[in-house]
Amino acid sequence: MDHRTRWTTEPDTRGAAVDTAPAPQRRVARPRADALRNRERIVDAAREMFVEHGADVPFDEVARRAGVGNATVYRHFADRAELVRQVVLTVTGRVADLAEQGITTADADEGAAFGALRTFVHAAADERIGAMCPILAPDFDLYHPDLLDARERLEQSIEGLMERARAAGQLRTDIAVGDLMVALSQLTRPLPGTACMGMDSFIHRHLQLFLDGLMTPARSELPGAAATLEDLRQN
Amino acid sequence: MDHRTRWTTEPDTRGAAVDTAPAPQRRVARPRADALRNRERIVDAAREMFVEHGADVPFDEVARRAGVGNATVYRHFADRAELVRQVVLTVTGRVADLAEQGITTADADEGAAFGALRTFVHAAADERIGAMCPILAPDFDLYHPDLLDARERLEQSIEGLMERARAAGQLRTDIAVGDLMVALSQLTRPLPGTACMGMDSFIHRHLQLFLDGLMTPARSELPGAAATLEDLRQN
Amino acid sequence: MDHRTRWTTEPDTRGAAVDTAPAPQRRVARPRADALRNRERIVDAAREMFVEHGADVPFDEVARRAGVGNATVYRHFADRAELVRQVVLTVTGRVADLAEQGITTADADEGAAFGALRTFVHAAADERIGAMCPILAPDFDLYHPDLLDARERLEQSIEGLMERARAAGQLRTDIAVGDLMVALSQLTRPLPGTACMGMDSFIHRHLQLFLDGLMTPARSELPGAAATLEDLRQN
Amino acid sequence: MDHRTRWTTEPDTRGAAVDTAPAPQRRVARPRADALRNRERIVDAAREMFVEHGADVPFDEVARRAGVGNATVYRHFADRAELVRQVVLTVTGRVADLAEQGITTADADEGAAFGALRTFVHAAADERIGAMCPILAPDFDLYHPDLLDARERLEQSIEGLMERARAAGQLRTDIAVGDLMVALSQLTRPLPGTACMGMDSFIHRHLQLFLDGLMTPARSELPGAAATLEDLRQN
DNA sequence: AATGAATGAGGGTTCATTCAT
DNA sequence: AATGAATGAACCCTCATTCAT
Repeated sequence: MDHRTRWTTEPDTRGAAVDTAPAPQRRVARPRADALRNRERIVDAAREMFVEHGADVPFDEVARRAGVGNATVYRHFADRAELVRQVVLTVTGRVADLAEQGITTADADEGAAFGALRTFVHAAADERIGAMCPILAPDFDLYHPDLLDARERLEQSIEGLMERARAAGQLRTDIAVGDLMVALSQLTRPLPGTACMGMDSFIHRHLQLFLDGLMTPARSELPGAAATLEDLRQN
Repeated sequence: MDHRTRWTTEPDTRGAAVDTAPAPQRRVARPRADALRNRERIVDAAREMFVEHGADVPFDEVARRAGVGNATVYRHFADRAELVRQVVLTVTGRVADLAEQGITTADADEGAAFGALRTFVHAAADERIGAMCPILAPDFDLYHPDLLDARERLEQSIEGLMERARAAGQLRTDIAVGDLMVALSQLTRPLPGTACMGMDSFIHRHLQLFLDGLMTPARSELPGAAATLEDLRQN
Repeated sequence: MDHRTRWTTEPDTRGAAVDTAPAPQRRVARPRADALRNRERIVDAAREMFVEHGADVPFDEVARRAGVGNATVYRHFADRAELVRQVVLTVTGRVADLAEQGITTADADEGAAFGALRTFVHAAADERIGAMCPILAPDFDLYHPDLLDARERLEQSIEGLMERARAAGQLRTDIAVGDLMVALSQLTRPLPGTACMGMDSFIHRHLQLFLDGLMTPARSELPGAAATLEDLRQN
Repeated sequence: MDHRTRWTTEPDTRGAAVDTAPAPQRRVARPRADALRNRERIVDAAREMFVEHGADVPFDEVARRAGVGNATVYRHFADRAELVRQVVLTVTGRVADLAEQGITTADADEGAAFGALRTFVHAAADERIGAMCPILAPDFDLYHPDLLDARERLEQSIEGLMERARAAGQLRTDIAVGDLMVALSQLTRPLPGTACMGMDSFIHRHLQLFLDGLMTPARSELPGAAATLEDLRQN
């Protein structure tokens, strides 16, 4: 007995037949402009707050920050999981964009492959990749349909970027995309208090050090095995 | 990875060895043996739970795990801050022990200095250094009197260990003790869900990579400036 | 058991048959055809849902079932009370129709008087008399002007039907119309969960037993006093 | 990660070993007197309110009426289902007592069998059998272990009582225990508003009429089939 | 000293109602 | 006239903290 209407999941096309606009090719009901704006503001607010306070910020706070009532958040996102998913989706897309740009750079100049990887990592940190931290939580549905494509694209692009660097002989061969993503997530994870955002510069220092450790020649033997993101969730 | 072994070295229990016979010459009230035992069990339980679930676990849960009533926790620790402080104090002492052991090793063989640093980092991770994560929170009183000595000792010992490696020409010179501690905290921080504790092996992979990045020769230039722990809190 | 058959007898739709051509001679604003249709659909939906889920179904749910937006419900009915009143009005009319049919039958054959009462009771149950349950709530305005006529007619007709049976010596004389209506309401009241609608057959069993108890000769002495519907509300 | 301790479901026997009382035969921790008192007050309050307002009264109201804080209700009853179950359990027990008393009466004098049934029905109504209405809701676990015995006893005793009346030739043979219980529930169901409690006398009138319908000789043929309570839940 | 119980405040979620398109 | 969106109040439930035994 779900009585909420969310245009994203089940667009209500009831009134679509009376659409008087001269563009009859559109089938789906067009959401209102202000609703769209609100939706975006909520996701944006949530993303910022995830980075600062982690994924379990009070919903009311997100609403306040987005400048809407609390119930509006629920109109757009059935539950916390859905909001988290949208935030992750957004960030995933942006980061994938960055990785693809890196691939372009690497393809243009093989010698720049590892440099492109570096650039990507730092840019991803700036792009709030830390807001993706909920994907590590055990109750996050990593295989949700809405996420599959974006995640696939992200993994492909990062893998591609790493492959370029590996092919150029610049990236050690005993690490996989999962290693990079987890370490990146961990090192950029939101700190408990907003006051510490001054750590941004720290984060980049440590990312830089970690990247140095990824270069060839490998300076140590790694324990465990290289892994993809899925491996993490096999429990 | 047994963390219950060095119970007796805790500062709180100093003097506990005295028997229970009436000793009227001492002024301070002698705590009952079972009270002391309870106190230890509470700190122990809290430390484990901080690692697994973060610092905001329900107090009742800590009490249950410690096998005491909830009110007993409040009898021993006025508030959450005090319990957190005690946990941090305990872990700080243990990790400082590890660092001092490393110094001994390094002093015995200069060529082993960086190796001693490696050993220390991995051992600290096993020693639940992740339970120290609350020190990153803005409402944690880093300068509390009870903590000063232990923190001083920890910083001194890590600094000493790094200095040995630096002197041996094995550790890059553009990083300071704060860098190591923050990155170590971040990379070993508790994951939101206990289910993911299978990541332990991952953690060691990434620590290893990070350590590789610390070696000489430096493979990149670091942004920002080397910093101590205090720097983090200057906001 | 089709309850959509007698739509056209509803008071609200009187005059709806007039065409849509401009008819300036009438003073009252002529409601648009689609508005009327919506109004009917809302009342219809609400009636069904009252029977299934009780009178406190979410308004949005009623709107959805009626195929209109939620605000449209408020356009037609200022508040929940008004919607409830319309539903009761509708059902009252239908049940009164049934009672009058019963009177006709009874008048044709005195011996069939009690049988006509039986038929009426079962038909009323099928006619969703359960949707009238809100009249038992203390905040229902039993004396609302819109309701007076219909209620009068209903009471008159049931009273008439009972009088026939009483005159035929088939109905015990110590019960009044209020007894019948309340027991009928109670025995057919909606069950908390829609899943139990399979009880329909049960309802008829129990109505039948109750009717048996109404026959002469009376098999017991009744406590309290025979009462009309108003008596119930005297508190 | 259930962190509540409820003595009913999992009595905490942790401290039982230090029981210094001279009655070592008790194993389970004895609940505090005031806690027991509160528990009873909550159940009592809930029972009254179920009768008056149905099973979905605000928990805070129940707490207020019981004179305790809202969280205390949750300490004693994990969720609403558990509170409802306890209320049902209590009422079931009382009503079963009544039925067994009726059996005794009937056994003493066969001619009094139906009279005993009458007495039982009216007494059950006074005993707030209406508070059992939640058992009709589809989300009520009719087969919960805590309930099985009581329900068995109730059904057995009512069946026994009916059997006596049937054997005495006073009760029609085409009805079963389910018929009686459902009709009894329906006719005594809580009315939406407390104001209507003046209906008590009405309820007894209608029960009386219904009972009259149960007597031999049967005055009509019943539709459907006699059924037990379980039949209702087969959907 | 230790405990179980009680409490009130706060976050999550739903829903009747109002607003803007 | 009709609609989708927004809102705040109410309820549910949890948990840090205090109280009584």
